[in-house]
Amino acid sequence: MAHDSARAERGRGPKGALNQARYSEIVEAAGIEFAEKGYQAARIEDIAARVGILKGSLYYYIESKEDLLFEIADRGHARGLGRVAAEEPEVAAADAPTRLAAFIRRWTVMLPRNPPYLTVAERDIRFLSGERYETVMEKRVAIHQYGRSLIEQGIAEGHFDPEVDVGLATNTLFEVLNGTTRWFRPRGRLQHQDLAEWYVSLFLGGLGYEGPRP
Amino acid sequence: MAHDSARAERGRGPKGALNQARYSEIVEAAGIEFAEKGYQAARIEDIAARVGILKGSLYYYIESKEDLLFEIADRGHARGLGRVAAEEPEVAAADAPTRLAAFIRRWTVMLPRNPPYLTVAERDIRFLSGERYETVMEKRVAIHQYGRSLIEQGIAEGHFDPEVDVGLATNTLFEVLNGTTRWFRPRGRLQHQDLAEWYVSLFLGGLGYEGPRP
Amino acid sequence: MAHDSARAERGRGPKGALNQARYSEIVEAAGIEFAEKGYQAARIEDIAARVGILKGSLYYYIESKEDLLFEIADRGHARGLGRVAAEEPEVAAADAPTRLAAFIRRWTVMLPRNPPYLTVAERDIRFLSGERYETVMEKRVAIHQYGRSLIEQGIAEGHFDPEVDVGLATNTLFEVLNGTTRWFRPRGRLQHQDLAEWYVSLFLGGLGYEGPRP
Amino acid sequence: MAHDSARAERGRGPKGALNQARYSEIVEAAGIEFAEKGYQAARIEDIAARVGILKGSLYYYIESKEDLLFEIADRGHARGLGRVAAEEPEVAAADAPTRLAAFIRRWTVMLPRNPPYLTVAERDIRFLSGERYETVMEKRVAIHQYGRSLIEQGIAEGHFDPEVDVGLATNTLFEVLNGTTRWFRPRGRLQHQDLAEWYVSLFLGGLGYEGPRP
DNA sequence: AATGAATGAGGATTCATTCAT
DNA sequence: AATGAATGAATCCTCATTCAT
Repeated sequence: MAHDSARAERGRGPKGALNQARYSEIVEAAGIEFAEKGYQAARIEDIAARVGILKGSLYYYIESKEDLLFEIADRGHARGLGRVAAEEPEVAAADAPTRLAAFIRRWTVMLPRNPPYLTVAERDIRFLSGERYETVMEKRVAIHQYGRSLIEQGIAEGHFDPEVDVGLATNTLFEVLNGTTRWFRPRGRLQHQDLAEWYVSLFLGGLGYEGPRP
Repeated sequence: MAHDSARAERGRGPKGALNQARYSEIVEAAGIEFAEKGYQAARIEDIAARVGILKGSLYYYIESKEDLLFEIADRGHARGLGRVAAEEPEVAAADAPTRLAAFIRRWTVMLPRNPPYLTVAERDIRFLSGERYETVMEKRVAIHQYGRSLIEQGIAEGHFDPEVDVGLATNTLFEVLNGTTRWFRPRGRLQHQDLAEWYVSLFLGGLGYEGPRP
Repeated sequence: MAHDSARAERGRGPKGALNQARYSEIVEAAGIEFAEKGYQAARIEDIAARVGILKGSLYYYIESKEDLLFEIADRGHARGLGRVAAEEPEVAAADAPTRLAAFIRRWTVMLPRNPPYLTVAERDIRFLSGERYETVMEKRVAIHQYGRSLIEQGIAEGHFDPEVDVGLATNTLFEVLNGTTRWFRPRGRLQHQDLAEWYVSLFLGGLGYEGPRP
Repeated sequence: MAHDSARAERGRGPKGALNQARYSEIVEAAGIEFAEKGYQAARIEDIAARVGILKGSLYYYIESKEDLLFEIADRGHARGLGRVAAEEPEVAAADAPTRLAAFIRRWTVMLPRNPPYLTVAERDIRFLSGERYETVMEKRVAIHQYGRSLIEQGIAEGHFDPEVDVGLATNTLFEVLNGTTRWFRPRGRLQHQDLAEWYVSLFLGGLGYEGPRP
């Protein structure tokens, strides 16, 4: 009985309340494979092998390859939304440069913790079909919206150049932040924090902010 | 028979001295398909259909799907190198902010003329095998090298913030420039020139330049 | 361990002396699924779900999917033989038209009590392997033999048209009787009894019987 | 160009105007395999092998296994409709017994010419999805309608027993006619014509017709 | 130059079956 | 008795590639 309903929910996540740990392992493995080879080129067989099971066994946990893509893209975006929401109260009350800098730092430092998610989310999202694409895009829009609001606030405060097109700036901001995973590999003393500081300079300076770095 | 020798002659480009116009049509079609669907997901059959021939016929012009990818990626990068080299003498003699601004403008305005090339070049380049990957990467390195030299010059001149890590800045510069094709669609009064001006502000400001916009 | 010996004991029926009620539930569920989707298309998982257990658990009761098919086909035919044997003494002593009419009625009225069995038995019997196929066919032959003997008796008595090929007539008789389950669904005032009367008319009339309907 | 549109017609029949002979060979092979093993159990590979090509090559002619099922079921029913329409003018003007007898003969004699089609059409039609199922069912309904009209005419003329339920009789008629392919194999002197005569007797007699056999 | 036809190596997915717990 | 997890063989389908004409 308990199963019947669980099985019927052909929705998201592992079927029923199955071994969550194993399911997470699988999603993680898929994330790595997708990131390395791209969604299409990645083989179910390799994902399974990474977890130490056979490809057939994977289908105990998922219904299709696309399930994995969705899970990854959705988790990635959910984590992004989490970063947005993680703004501390005193920061939320601060001026736009402070808030933007804090956001850039929060976001950049999040990257190394789930590198595959964003690469995949950005590049392969279009292979999601219909409804699922929308689900992910909604989260993405919400995230963008937050970035945009910071820039608008800065312009309203007189901290940022009013000539700047807010849409262009927002898009560029996220292109830069998320594009990071495409090329940045920490090496030597250059860590994500350093990257974060550079991004802070780039955008505050680029937006015409002239005060002290927050 | 006649082909066989012609084929053997060149590992690259159209086999023998075949109809160049048709070959270009094919590469263009491939560019569009690759850009839309990604290299792996794009089908030879659809590329052929775009040109109005059958997939079998395509192999009169190419030896493998990868040929098309290489051609596109290589052309894209060659065009990029062309932009680098297109620096006018008086600009070449100017200070770094001026040269960087000019370069950003030259590059950004080039984008709409061959949209697919860069998307493909950036995203799918890793599907090139060995030698060809190197060939393309060489061009890419040369382009990056040019960008890097501008930033270094700016720092040396005291125009740019010496704290900036040149490598990070260069990578970000090209991420931003080339990432454009992933999201920017000219709409209404917002054209590539506007984008170029925003990028100029972003980088000059972001690098700490405080003079008048060149 | 305890099972292993129990299992080995019997090639057929529930393994060992297991819960018979549950076993019957399973066979019934299988009957429905096989009838609806056909033996091949039916899934062990769905059969299990119908009983409220998981597919793995089914194997506590059976050794293979074919076991279920055999059980169903065999039960169906056993029940058929039962109908044959259920001829009342006074009918057995009567003339062929009377006996045939009685048989048709007995058989037709049996159908609604176990609809899936015959559909499955007829259509999917060929998926039984070797020995089991023979076991079922023996029963079938015995049933056919009975039908055939009635027709032969009728011809000998001069009640049925002697021109009729007995084999054709027998086959047609059972095709008609068993084919019923493929299309007949009682609706409104039309019940299996009505069907039985029509079949009686059809065969008595079709065999050339001209006396009063028995 | 010519192809583009042909390819786009993802409808019925071979893609475009391809080698019709080969396509027919394939459909025929599929008919045999489906009839022998059932739609589900039949393997694309075996169908291909029967034609002497590899399974992959089959997909040059079809889009999916179901295409073959549809083609077979549809052809079978189309042929059936053809038999209906093949009523000669003088027969069409005759009384119901004459027309029914003629139809039974026409139909029965058609069977050996395409044995697989009907077996498959009857048994596996339910595996057709949606629209295609409807397409075939429409033809089937038209055929049944014709049979029904003959029986109704006979009752109206006073030739057939008015007590008979027309629906039951019609269904039985087609069950018998089409069920033939499930069991009848011509042997010795027993041919389809003999079968036809038996069926004529069965139904004329069974419907209560008492005149001379037409 | 182009086509029609075929190839064959994958790759995703399904599902009966097994088995330790 | 039943479960959860895994297996692995089978099967459909895709598609880059080949080649005689």
